Amino acid sequence: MTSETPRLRADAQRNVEGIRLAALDVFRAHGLNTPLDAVARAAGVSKGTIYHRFGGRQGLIDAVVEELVAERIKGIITAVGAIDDPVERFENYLRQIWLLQYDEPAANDVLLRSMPTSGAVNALCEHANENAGRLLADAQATGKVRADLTAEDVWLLIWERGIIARACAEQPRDGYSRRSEYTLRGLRSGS
Amino acid sequence: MTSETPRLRADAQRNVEGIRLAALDVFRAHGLNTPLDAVARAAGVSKGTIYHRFGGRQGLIDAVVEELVAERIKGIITAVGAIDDPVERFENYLRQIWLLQYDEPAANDVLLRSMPTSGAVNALCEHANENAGRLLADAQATGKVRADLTAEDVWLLIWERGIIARACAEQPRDGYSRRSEYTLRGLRSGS
DNA sequence: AGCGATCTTGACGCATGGTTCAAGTTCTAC
DNA sequence: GTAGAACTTGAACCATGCGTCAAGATCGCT
Repeated sequence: MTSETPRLRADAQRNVEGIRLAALDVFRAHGLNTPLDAVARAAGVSKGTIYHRFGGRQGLIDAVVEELVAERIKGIITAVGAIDDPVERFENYLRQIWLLQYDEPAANDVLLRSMPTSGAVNALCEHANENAGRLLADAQATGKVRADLTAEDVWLLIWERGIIARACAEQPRDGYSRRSEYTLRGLRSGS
Repeated sequence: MTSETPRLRADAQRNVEGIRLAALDVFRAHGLNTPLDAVARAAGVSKGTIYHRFGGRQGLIDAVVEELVAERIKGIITAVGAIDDPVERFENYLRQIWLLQYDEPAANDVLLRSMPTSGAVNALCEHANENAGRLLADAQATGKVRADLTAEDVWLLIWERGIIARACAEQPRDGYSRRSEYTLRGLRSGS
């Protein structure tokens, strides 16, 4: 029960942990596509070790993505869930997700499905999308949000903002979010 | 007066023309960052010849960009200039530019200033921006377009759509333009 | 026709980054 | 203490694409 696999040697175990920590740092700062060399260097091991222990980028991501972004996304879902007004709730959800995409390249990569073959990443992304779908329906029920908006539209709006956030690089955060706001206004009903 | 430089040999002249034509085709289809190998292959010459005749990507672009996109941009400016209502004029300008960005990767590259060191590209981009500034001012004078919108905002909105268009790849055109419309609505005054 | 100037070629070196694996190192059970 | 399994390394391979240049091909003038 304690450990199914034959147990790692002490040095290997140390390395696995070191690599995980390094990956958390490096991915957090530069996204899930950072060269594995960078992770290896940060962990003080060689590239080969990462391939050995995690099987490649995908495995490494699977091993850290939960700790890397799940908290953030769930935090937003929870925080926004406390808002009473459905329109406010929906709009704030988008605002926060969009800012998260700007602030955290790794979270952005998850929401953009950069690693479409990773189960862990997809699960997180699905989770976010389901929530968005619910919030959208509630908001539309008030009549204050355009009725022709679909759940897929919302996902694509998040995708679009993510693509922009990724390209933003050195552009100011408030400009980014001001322009996000224009899109948000366009989602409301009327004229 | 007929020709300052010592005149090219006939075969060289043929190649210059062939390369220009090939570049028009290839750039039109895949944007200004297409590997020069592709242009060379399309022209039936080798990479080296392009470097020889045009000095590299930049020179080649300078030699074709005018023919490649000036027409399109000027066409939009003219067409839109015929609209009476300033708001309509402004909004249609954005609509058309945004579609151009989706339809023509090369025009998109110009508007995104992909080649910041190319005078020819910059001139075209400037020209478009000046026009947008004028249209914005007129539209704002009616009070129907948000007063806090600046010319730089408009440029950045074009930049954002361009980044998205570039990433769109296999996404449907009408989804892209529907979402553009949301942003457009958000630019109007009110609420 | 032949010579020299002009022109083209394609293989080379550069850099990035993923992925593999033979060889060498370190651990640990005995 | 040591044998041998477990582990790590780093250089080698791949692929992409830019930019260069010595060698060879072609043109066109005489």
